[in-house]
Amino acid sequence: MDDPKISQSLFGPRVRLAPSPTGWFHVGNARTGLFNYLFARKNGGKFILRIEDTDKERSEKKYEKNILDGLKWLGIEWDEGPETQGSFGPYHQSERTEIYKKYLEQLLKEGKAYYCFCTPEELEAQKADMIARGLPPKYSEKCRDLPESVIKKNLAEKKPAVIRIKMPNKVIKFTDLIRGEVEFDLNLIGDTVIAKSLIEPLYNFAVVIDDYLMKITHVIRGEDHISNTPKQITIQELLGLPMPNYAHLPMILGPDRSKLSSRHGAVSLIDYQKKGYLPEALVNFLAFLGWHPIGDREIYSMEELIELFDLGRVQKGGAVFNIKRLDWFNAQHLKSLNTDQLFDKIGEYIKNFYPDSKIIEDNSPEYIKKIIELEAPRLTKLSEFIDFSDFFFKENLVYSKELLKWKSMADKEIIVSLNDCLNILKDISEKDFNRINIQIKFYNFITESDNYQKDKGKLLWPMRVALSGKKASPSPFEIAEILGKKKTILRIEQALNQIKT
RNA sequence: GCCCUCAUCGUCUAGUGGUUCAGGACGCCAGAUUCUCAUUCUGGUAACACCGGUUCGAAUCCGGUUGAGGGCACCA
Repeated sequence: MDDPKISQSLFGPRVRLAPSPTGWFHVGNARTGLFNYLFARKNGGKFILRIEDTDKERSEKKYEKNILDGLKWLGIEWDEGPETQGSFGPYHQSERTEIYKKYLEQLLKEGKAYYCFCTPEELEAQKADMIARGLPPKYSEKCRDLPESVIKKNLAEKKPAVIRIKMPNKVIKFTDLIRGEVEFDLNLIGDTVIAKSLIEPLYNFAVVIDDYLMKITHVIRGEDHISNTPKQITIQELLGLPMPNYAHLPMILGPDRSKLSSRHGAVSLIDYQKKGYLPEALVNFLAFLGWHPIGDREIYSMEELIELFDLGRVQKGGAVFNIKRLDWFNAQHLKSLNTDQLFDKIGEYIKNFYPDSKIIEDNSPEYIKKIIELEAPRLTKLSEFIDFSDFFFKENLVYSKELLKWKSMADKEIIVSLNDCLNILKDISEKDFNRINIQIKFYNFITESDNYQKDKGKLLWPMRVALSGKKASPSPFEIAEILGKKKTILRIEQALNQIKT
């Protein structure tokens, strides 16, 4: 058995993320993973990814892939785990049953654990009774001291059995790196089931063995695990294993302040990718959910977060997941991208989620980049690019003619206005057809007209709608430049036709 | 019911006994720029759950109350 102090100096802190593939990898797990990762990187340690799939019924491969994909997408890399080489594998608990079996047998042999033959119905009735009497629900310890002969006989008869540990009567104390001293009275817990059989260990048992064998020094997990900690410490004590450091992160809550779950809407990380969020924005946002560095700055890259991360500054109370704030983080990270970077991101996004779209194939990169440049300040999510800029890629726009009307303009006025636009535009040469020139020509025209001078909207609104088909868009001059003279004129003529019919 | 944990603006948070009638950010509202939307800029809104105690002095320390969350599996 290695001295834990030696292993620590050899490896630095070793943290582990131990998700179970029983559901989609959601933001709560992602944040736990992120904090583990930040802590390990900050302190020069190792980050181990272990798949907790002791429950064969509920664990599925597709969920496991979802976990791996989500982590990769966020840029969280594990030093050891699935898909990597390492000396502490296998990294699936389902492949470690032989290892657990050894420890289970040891506990049984030493009389620290025992077979229990009580039926689930029996247990259920006991529990209900204890709650009714205002007592903490606790196993009766009926099978604790069964004679050897009875155990042998029951086992031989293949009577259903589970393995329980003998919980000592004492108070377990441990120091949580975030919360400080935490105490639990084991009297209230009772003899916990640690395995369904020698080859079917349960979570609380398996993690203890794994944390030990993988030389884990820091266990950073959600607060929902805090009440599992005394059970795990007891198992460590029974086996004579060292205790790692524990840190329990505050919960991520939904708007109703209950634990974030699927009923709060999108929870899978991949859903956020689909919605057009940037991984770096999600990382930034998640890092700030329950943690805050010194100072007022809010936008950070992963590298900077690693540099700044400090478990001591983790919040104790739960944090509500606020999508508006995520949107802001996303917009900020989007703004830090230049046009080429945005072009790549948008291209990739369309390829992934709109495989039928031909926008990228059918247009030159230069054309798309011009549009991106124009729409960039309006973008909160990548997905919005498609909605905002569709009119650049369509031959014919569909909009109601009512939209062409600025305030209370009559149809006649709109026709006059659009014809004025046409005349100005036709006067500009192909070569000079850029936003600056167009704007100068229009503003000159407006200065000469009392009607338009009073309200520029009478001239510019119908034009902009004719070009975009939208009530909200970039300025008509900018659109005109990108569309080019021919298309610009065509669209205004189309608007005229529409209003006349 | 029992156990554990937590408690500053609507939300994320700064604050570890005095320089804070509490700072930043999101949101919201108003204004400037503007044909629209967005960006940008300026301003505003809004909090120490409550009650006691310790102290010259408390958001900060202690006790209680209340509230919230989590756990109480042959799930993880």
